[in-house]
Amino acid sequence: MKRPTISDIAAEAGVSKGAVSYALNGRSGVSEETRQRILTIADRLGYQASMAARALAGTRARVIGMALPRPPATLGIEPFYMELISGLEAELSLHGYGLLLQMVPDESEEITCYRSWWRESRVSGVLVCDLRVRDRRVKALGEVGLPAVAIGPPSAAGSLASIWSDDGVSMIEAVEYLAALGHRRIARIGGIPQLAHTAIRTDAFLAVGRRLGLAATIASTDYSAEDGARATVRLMEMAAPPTALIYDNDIMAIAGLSAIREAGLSVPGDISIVAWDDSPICPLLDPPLTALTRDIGAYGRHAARLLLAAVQGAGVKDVHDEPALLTPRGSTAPPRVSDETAV
Amino acid sequence: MKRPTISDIAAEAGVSKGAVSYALNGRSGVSEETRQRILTIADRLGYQASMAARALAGTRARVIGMALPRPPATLGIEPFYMELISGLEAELSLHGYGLLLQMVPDESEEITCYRSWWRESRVSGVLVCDLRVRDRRVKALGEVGLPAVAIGPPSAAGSLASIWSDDGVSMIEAVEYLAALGHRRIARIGGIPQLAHTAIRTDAFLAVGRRLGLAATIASTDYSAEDGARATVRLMEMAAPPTALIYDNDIMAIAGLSAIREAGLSVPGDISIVAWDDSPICPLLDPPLTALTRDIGAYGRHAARLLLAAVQGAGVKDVHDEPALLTPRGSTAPPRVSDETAV
DNA sequence: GATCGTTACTGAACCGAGAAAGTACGCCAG
DNA sequence: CTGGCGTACTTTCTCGGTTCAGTAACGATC
Repeated sequence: MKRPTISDIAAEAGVSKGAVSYALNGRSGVSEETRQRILTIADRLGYQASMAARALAGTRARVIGMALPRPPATLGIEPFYMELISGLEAELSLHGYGLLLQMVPDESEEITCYRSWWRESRVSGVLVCDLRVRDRRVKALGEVGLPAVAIGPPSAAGSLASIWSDDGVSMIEAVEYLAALGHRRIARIGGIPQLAHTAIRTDAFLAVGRRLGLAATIASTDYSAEDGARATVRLMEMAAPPTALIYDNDIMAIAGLSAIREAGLSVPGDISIVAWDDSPICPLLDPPLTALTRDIGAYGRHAARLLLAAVQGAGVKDVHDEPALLTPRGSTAPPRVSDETAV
Repeated sequence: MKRPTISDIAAEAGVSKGAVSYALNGRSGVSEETRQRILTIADRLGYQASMAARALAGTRARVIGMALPRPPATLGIEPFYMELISGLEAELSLHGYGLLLQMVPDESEEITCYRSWWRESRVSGVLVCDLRVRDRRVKALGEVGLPAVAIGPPSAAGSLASIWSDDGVSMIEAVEYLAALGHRRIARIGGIPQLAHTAIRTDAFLAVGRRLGLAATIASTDYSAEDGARATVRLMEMAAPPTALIYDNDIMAIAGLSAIREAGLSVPGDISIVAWDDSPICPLLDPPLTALTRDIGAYGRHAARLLLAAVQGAGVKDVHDEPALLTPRGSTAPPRVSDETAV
């Protein structure tokens, strides 16, 4: 099969290529009558402009690039990325944009990847995930001038526009909820400390802990199930162990649940647990996990809109999405009475 | 920043664009000395060929397209796709290929998507997932002549080369294992019946059930947690309910586990369960799920290799990957004695 | 009725590569 | 000394769009 080109249409309509281009792009320079004739022919021929030719001629390639941190044993399990991509893609394809995906092992490779994309004119913009506290990618993207939007707090996004939800208020909500149940010793099993949102959650956790006069402990992990379980065990071995745990993702919460049971304790009888980012699995577990829920798909859609605006050269400003809300389920309950007063 | 082109290199080396093109593509027509000089300059300038220009000139776009069925509430949870994409991408980026992702709501839209990709010269090949029993996509792809490789049984792939693992032998292994434990009434909670691999699993399930003289029941679902739970409840309400269940994915197995507990029964005491496709969550549950394990990443890598060969016009033949192997864990045990003899 | 402005186009250049055809030169054989 | 051939290039064309500089036709204006 041969694909129809702009010249085919021009020949059939008896006009020049230029006229066809004007007609198809809705620009002035052709009469309404001619435009309609050209559009009809284009439609009949099933014409679609070649992206390669279009990109070469200087118009945008209509592709958005996204580099994903290669699985630190977690990418595949957390539904976060798939849901994000799903929302992202829904909005992009609405505007005829494609999504180019690439897995990268580390930050340097990611920067190399962006440089390559730019030099090859592969993408018209990129979406940056997992902002770090001091993120080298921001500067690198600025240097090549590739339009970009970051997912994460504006404080870490530097010159890039960012889309974010306030993890601080969600953390406060979770801690206040646990405190209201009567918990006095709580711990946070956080993700990779270098990530900007991890830092924000940690700060909020410590601040609200101080305000409420709680014993607040923090453990850092790489988001993996193993690390989550290890951290849980360490916390349970403390002299005055926490009675409630807040995990930074659901896979660690599940691993933690399993570790707690192995230690002969029960959830929520002995220990309450909360997972960050609700997944369809959370309500199915025994007990169902109390979780911080947010609409990740919407997050992706908003990110796409912001990025498309940036690609089109519009001045874009940070977008603040809804924060995650607490969904209380069976994994949280008041602590045993003996624990209630001690700190 | 301006990106360096082939002309920049030509100017700097004092030769023509043509010579540079020969040198960079390792073709004859330039002296070894000139080639080295050109390569050095290209390297210093950080040159990479523009994909747009390359694609336009007829060489391949070095992009592989993949259309994903939009979440029937399951895409995000099952780690299958993410792991597949991860393996796929690892191999593709090794060869300088990108992966273009698109979510599609149904088969017609998917075909429309392929046609668009082809007309726009967006991709050099596509990977087709979730083969159906009679798959319209096979014919559509053949019509436009877009190189394609299917993931699924060759019987459904028609003219497309396919990469597959024999789900039949895995099913036989699982059923024989349950029969060896003493189960006589087993059920399969299958996925979408139209999918080719679902049909293969079902056929194998029934065949081995007959051979071993078991009461073998089948339920069909859309892979969602809700459907999995519903099917489980229906099966438990049978006059002579099954003592072992084989789920087509882990999310349904988890939902089933929850439904069984709600009915006041225990796993594996009253009912044994097996999940297809092991995920990092399976071993963490209580009890840990017995699962059919396979290396999905390798599956993706092999698919990528096959597709790259197809794109380069090599004659490709079907590739048979390792079948999933049973990983016995705590969710399977012999049935209660009272159940053992009855059929 | 000459001038101006607008509309509706045409023709050609251009983007950055690949590929084919053309050319200059050196070398060797007859 | 000429013809033929291979090497090492250069020139030119092409891919399929976009864009810009013309230009012909026409109506309005002074």
